[in-house]
Amino acid sequence: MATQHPHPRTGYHHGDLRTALLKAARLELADKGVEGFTLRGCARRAMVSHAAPAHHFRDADALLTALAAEGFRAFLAAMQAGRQAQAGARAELTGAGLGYVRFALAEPALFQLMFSSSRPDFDDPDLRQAASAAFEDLVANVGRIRGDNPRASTAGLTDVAAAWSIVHGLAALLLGQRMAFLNNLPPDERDDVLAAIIARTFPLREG
Amino acid sequence: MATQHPHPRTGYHHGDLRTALLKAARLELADKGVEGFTLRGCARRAMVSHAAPAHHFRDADALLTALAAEGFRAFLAAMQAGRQAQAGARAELTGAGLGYVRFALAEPALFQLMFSSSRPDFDDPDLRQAASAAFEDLVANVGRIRGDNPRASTAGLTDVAAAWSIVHGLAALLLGQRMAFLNNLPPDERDDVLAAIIARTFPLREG
DNA sequence: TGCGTTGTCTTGACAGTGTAAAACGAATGT
DNA sequence: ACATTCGTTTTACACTGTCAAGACAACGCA
Repeated sequence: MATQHPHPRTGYHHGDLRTALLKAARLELADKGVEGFTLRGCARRAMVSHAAPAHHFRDADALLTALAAEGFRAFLAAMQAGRQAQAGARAELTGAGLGYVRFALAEPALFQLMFSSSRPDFDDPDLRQAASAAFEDLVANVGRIRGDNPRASTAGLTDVAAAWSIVHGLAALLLGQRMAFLNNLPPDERDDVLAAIIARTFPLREG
Repeated sequence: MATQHPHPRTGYHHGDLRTALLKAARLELADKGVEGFTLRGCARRAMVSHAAPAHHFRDADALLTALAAEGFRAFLAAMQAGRQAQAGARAELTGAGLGYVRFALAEPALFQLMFSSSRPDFDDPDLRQAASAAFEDLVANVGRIRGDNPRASTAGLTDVAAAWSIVHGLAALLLGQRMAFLNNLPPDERDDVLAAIIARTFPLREG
């Protein structure tokens, strides 16, 4: 048999194959992309048989769902990091936006899984919660500029939609390499342009 | 060339299998989605053997590439239709933006193929040309507002990036059903909100 | 007309995939 | 010590994309 026996020593695999699979899946996703992602590939990376994952994840989509949930948590952290590097409501919003874009560029496949794949199951409570938490952060950032709860008014919701859209659009288009002049900018200069674009969402309505 | 009649009972199965396959592929894409798209499924829809497509498209990705190119042409038409329903540079831009979003909502799988799949080959001349044409239209719309060629300055390019980003972000997020309050609006009211958001890209700099 | 060539399609095969069922062995409880 | 349970492997099946051989229609040219 060509396939060498997975595991060196005694006992069950790691004791925790589930997290080992998640780790393997993150690698698989990062270098094969969403469309090249393979459950069997994950199993190989974790050095277990191709059917081993079944015990921990109902099917391939369930593994991707768990991965997407992890992704949203990292995504939220990236936005928070971007925000905390700034001071003042407006600067904080653009900081969070930069975090958003940086995350997308750093983990393109994960970002694609989270935002433009139909494979993750958004009815899954964990994923739903993780995605909502990220959204909450965005709403809170907008609320800090508006000085109210954006949910309370159509104008508030419109602000949220505008801010989210522009940042998401930037991220998606940068990922698709379809804005050459932006993709080719040196990172720091690029960030300046991005910040300028993001800032536009709130045309000097108030300080 | 001899068989131009639609249904030659005898002879080759189709007079023009290539276009029949493209048509089949459009259906396959629309109801299976990018991630469920299958070359064999297309062949079945066209009622030919599973290997027949190989003569007309190098592989599955080549078929998707041709489909994406068709998509970009329809996409451009949708933007132009949206623009021509309006008068004045600003209204035209938001009209085109509405066309952009409407296209995405009308053909979600195609839109996903065009903007967030790695399967189409953007080095293909036809696809490249079709995608560029759509981009040109956008630049022209922005140029009409600015009264210059946006390519000539960083400010112009930034305007283009901002306009494109916000509209693309809106489309992508609406597709992902992740802005419930927008998704649940009645279409006409939704369009008003979208127009308001799109209009923000150009904060009252000039009429 | 006949014949060779080309182009179109079918058949069959292969490796790879996801997933279900069954077999097997380690870990655990009593 | 034994039975049970749980984690994993093995086996199997239907499906995919693609390749290699054919069968056969259409065309060019005698």
